[in-house]
Amino acid sequence: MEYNFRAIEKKWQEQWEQSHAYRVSNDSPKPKCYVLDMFPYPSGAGLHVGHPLGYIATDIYARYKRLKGFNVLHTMGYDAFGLPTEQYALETGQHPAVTTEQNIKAFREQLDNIGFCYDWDRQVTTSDPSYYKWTQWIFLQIFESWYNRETQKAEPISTLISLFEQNGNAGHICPGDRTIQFTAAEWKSYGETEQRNILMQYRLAYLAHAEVNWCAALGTVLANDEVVNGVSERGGYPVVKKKMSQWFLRITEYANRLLEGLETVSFSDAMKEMQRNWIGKSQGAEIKFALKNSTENIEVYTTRPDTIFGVDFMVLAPEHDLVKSITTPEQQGEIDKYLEYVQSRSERERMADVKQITGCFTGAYAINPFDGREIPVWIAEYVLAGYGTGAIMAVPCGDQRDFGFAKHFNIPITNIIGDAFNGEEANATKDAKLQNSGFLNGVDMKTATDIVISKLEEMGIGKRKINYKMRDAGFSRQRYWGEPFPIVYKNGIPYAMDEKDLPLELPHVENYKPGAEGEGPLANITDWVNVAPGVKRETNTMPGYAGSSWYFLRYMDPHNKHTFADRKATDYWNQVDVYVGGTEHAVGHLLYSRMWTKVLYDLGHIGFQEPFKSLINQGMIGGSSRLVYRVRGTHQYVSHGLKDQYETDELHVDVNIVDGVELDTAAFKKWKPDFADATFILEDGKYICGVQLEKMSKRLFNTVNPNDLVEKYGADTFRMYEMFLGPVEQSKPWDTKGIEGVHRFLKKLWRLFADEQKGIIVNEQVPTPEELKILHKTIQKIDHDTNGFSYNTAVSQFMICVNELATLRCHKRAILEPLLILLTPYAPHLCEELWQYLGNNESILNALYPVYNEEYTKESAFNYPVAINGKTRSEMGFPLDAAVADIEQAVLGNEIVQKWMEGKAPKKVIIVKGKMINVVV
RNA sequence: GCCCAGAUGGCGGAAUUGGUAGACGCGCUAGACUCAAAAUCUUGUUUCGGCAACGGAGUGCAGGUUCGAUUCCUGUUCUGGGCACCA
Repeated sequence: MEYNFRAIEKKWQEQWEQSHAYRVSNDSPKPKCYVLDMFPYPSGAGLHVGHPLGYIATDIYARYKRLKGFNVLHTMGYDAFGLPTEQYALETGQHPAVTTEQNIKAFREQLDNIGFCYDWDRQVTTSDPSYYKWTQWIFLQIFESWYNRETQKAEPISTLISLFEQNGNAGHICPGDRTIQFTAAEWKSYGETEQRNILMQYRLAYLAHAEVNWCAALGTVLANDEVVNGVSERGGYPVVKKKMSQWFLRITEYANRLLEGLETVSFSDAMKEMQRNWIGKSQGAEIKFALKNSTENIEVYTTRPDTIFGVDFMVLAPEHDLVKSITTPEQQGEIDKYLEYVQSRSERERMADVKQITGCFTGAYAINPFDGREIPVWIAEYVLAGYGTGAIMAVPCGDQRDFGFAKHFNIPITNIIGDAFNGEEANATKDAKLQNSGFLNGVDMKTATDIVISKLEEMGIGKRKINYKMRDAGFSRQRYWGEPFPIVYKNGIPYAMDEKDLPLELPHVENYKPGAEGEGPLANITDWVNVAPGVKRETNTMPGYAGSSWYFLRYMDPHNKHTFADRKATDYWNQVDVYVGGTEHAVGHLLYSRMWTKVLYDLGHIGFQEPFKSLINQGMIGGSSRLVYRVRGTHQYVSHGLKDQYETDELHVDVNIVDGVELDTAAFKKWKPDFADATFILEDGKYICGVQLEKMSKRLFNTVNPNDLVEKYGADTFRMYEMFLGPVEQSKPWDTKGIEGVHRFLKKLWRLFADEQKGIIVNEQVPTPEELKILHKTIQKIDHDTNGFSYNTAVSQFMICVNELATLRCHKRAILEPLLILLTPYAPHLCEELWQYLGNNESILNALYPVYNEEYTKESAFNYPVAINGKTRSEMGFPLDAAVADIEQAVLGNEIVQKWMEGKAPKKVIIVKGKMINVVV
């Protein structure tokens, strides 16, 4: 009886499916546990070995929790809307819906191969109308809400209207436009258009104008990803900014709650830090500077109001509204030239290029409110319109970027920090005593901050302000393959569609070309757009993150036709207990889904406001590419070690035809027609490939398909090998080499149970203390490591355990049966098979997890490392309960110790019980 | 540029709270079984010196704290991820 993994895995996968072994009920007396994977985008490339890393980890955890007596929700779905499918459609004419369906089928096949315990009855697909009906519904909830800063939560827009009817907007700051102020009487006098326009400035989903990457040559809006070095990736055409009307989510209203919520969840500190930095809360002041010869003001936000006497110039973002009105005629030409230059620059380039200093003087001067000094006003690309007020006061002696700017443009620098400023570089100190600072002279900076703010508030030209770096989330895409907005425009004013008319289905199109003005392809379907005279649909679609912002709720109640998920179901499953996915989603997806959850909570639709109780970030699996070297101008390929003797070109070669680093030259010739007549210059009779670590990608021929490995070694081996590679959280390059070792381990384990000739060899003998010690050490370690997602060390412990049991020739049921249960989460097929051989009728999936008993693992003595001056020189064994004085005496009497002490007297003897001994001389 | 993370043998990695660096596996090495191969089992494997006993060095780099540092602190280099329309 040998380990025939192919038959075993097929048998049990069919068995589990037939018996609905992984179906989960929303009604169970057991405690619940919700284990979630980040669902994949079903790309045409299929799954590679990087994808299942997190899935296997959660699968092990889900199975472990089930054995521990939990009712576990664990399921899978597809994040199916997105750009690549649409691009594929543009290239091939293949409809995205068709491509998506094919891709999902391929993904499912690959996933099934690995033996996951998903409840597939709960699968969701974001591009399915029965799913995006509720994405649209939630969007409308957001659209029909505003954020009440008094109550600190989202409320229906109707509560805002009643407020307006009673008091106008007195006592409120309108989040969208702070200049809006009106009384109740005024509100009532407004027409519908005016009222709706005001409400738009409050809504949590609102329309505003924002810039997009516009490529005139392609006639389309491009994603940042499609723009490379300022030109389009396709065709290399110029890309400029274009303002378009777009939907936004007012996530900034939730900034503080998103920040505070982090205290209640268990994410890694790094992850929390990244989110905090993204939210970017800072305290400072907003200050109005009057302009010389003008009635307008420049409003700046600064975290350092104490340095106000050191302001030597002001900088506006090039997009700032004031630029047009304050530029003097003499400077107009220069400014126009500069604005044209900035048009071509991406935000990333503008922030990253610090060596290259650019800017342009507007000709205007601001006035320092305290000493009346005239301050030149510049524009420069390093100031971004979206942050703060889009204008800064520049203090060159205290800020390095301002300093560089002043030096570059020869702007005189005022030193307000005395000796702390050396004239060579800025000093951002907060501890100096101020100089050259009028009434603040001699005051230390920390005190000055409060003085300045009070004074500004007194003068009515400034106030204390908390600022967030985070901006509202753009929610429109000029694309086809996304959720249509459930919005119609009547005479240009957006209205929510009636709930009963949802879903608004994505109409079928034949053509994925953009609309005339760069709108999405939907704009071309005129009979869909024009609902009635004067009534038009929104032609943009929602972004990729819409569907993924709430899918974890739909899993709880995926077939519900009346609501996105029944309240009973969301109350039962509640927060996701463990969420596993890559750090690349650290800010985007995680912040958006946290916000959506909070909105739904505020509106009373669910009972919790943080979606994910704990989060584990799986590392990326990198590709390890293989390279061959073609001698230039020939069909001759030279081995890596000899390539320096020739002039060569480097080519990527499919990693699947390379064994380690040795190229299968026959397979290479067959790989592509170009290589059919290849000849090789070998070293030691072999062709050795170069190795390069990079992203795993189809283009680099370094992807490894899990199917191939499952076929060769079986799913159980594949699962354990992926876990054995290293910590789940750590990024690492893929290397198939070591998989043999794990496969050998499973075969060795099999041989503890079964013999090729004799069949099952498990006996009923009573285990020895030694065997029990091995078992219980293993129980302890596996339980601990499985619970803590430390799967690589768990696999290692299984190996140690099996090695030791094999040495002892232990085939005892009392030892092997508990071991099998421990291993089930890792290698479910093999364990189920052996479990059945042991005569169990019930599936091992529902077995009881073994309990660790300390009695069996107790040690009575310890072999101490003995160090002299911190260097280990010997070992000495002592009972654990030996008296310190006795140990000391024995150690000092030891021959080796005495040799190393060289006759000197010990200064100190350090004895740590059960750890080590160190003699200091 | 900014934010976050990582760096340990030929390779993946291990090392409770600061306490024997290199567990486990791969690869390599020598051997057993075999006509042979596969499979399996056994031996050795950080590096340098030495037949060995043993000794020196050693966790990216440079410092520091400590009886003792892969672990804590300061600085630095390199690599990976993110930076708001890829998912």
